[in-house]
Amino acid sequence: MGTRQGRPVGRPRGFDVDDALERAMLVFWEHGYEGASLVNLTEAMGISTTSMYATFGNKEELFRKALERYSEGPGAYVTRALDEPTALGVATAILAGTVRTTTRAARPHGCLGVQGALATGDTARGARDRLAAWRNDVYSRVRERFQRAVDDGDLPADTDPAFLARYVTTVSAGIAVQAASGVGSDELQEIADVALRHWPIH
Amino acid sequence: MGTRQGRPVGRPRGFDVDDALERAMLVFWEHGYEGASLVNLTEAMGISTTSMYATFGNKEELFRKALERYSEGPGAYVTRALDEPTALGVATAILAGTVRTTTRAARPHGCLGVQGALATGDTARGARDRLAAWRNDVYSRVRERFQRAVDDGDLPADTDPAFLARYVTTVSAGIAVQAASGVGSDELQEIADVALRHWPIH
DNA sequence: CTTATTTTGCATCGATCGATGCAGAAACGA
DNA sequence: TCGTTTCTGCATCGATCGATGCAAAATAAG
Repeated sequence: MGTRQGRPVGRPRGFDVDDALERAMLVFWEHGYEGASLVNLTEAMGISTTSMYATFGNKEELFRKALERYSEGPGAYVTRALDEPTALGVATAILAGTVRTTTRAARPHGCLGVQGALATGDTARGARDRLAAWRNDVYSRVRERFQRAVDDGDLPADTDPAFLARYVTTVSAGIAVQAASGVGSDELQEIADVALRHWPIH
Repeated sequence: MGTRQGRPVGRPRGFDVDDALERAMLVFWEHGYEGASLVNLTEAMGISTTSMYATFGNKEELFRKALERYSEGPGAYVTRALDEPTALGVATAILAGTVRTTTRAARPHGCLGVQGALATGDTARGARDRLAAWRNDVYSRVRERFQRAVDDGDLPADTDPAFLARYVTTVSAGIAVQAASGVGSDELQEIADVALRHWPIH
């Protein structure tokens, strides 16, 4: 092979792509897709619009990549939660993760997957649909995990995994809205606790 | 007194203010504050921008009045629910009202109070803060109603009315998000049912 | 009929929106 | 050094944003 790996041809980038994407994610998280202007984004990213378009494509693509980064960063608690040994552990971890992630002092309050683009104009339809699909993906993964718990006998045989997953994601979304409104983590963790007190819900 | 009541001086309006406000409310409900442009709004209202500004002030004032109308129309279930004789009746009516209002086929899905302006840019900060205050007002009224239930012996003396109100409004907000994502009323009503199955929550 | 008052239609404002064209700068291999 | 490739800085694009100025139109009062 030979000259694989190593600096690519051409002028090297003057900024770190991951850093810039992280900052863009924070802007989308705080202001939503429509509320985040290119000026907001590029100033936070520390780059020009030219560099942004050359690197990320356009605003919607930037949002898509920022959402990916959110899933792998602040939203990674979802995937980790699915590895909990019991269905109750999964539900508990998801709600605790939601509370923690939506109320961190140093981060925007709320959940990017909820407040990023809930109701939008026509130009933001792509971002809105993408976010709805993102939420549905979380729901589906939780549902499949609960189905496995039923199959394994961890949950009673008459449990409806879809309903249980809808319940958990609904409480999670509610917590995210409350966090966006400024409600604190202690109060929201109590909500999470009581929502699972009579688990398995049926 | 004499000539009170009767047509006001000047050229009469060529449109019905209530009709126009209703239509504006529907546009804000569907697209959110930022996603609803003046063109969207005035076309739906059937009037010119000149008439809109002369009658309602500006976009933010129009939103304020549309939110008022929402409270007295689709959102009136909250006030009605507070008149239920028991705390459980109040909670049940609020969640059932949320499900019904956020999933009507002929109306935008979701809740204007949630998706109208959850995360916004700087120019929509007024609308966002107003909506947060609106949600907080609902919470406060439910909390006061539950406090009364404690005082009356309808709820156990050791019940925390604030916590109970936060629980109900959190589930309500979660339902609103799910409805905005397209989840149907039957499934959401089941969520509402199970959320209150072990009432009073503690 | 005249005057006062209010609304409407039309044109348009400056600002901001997302997005590009282009030339120069900075790296590469030959 | 040269040619190639890629990225950056600057200027700017057309479209849309929310918002107004102004004169004609439509009513009531005198």
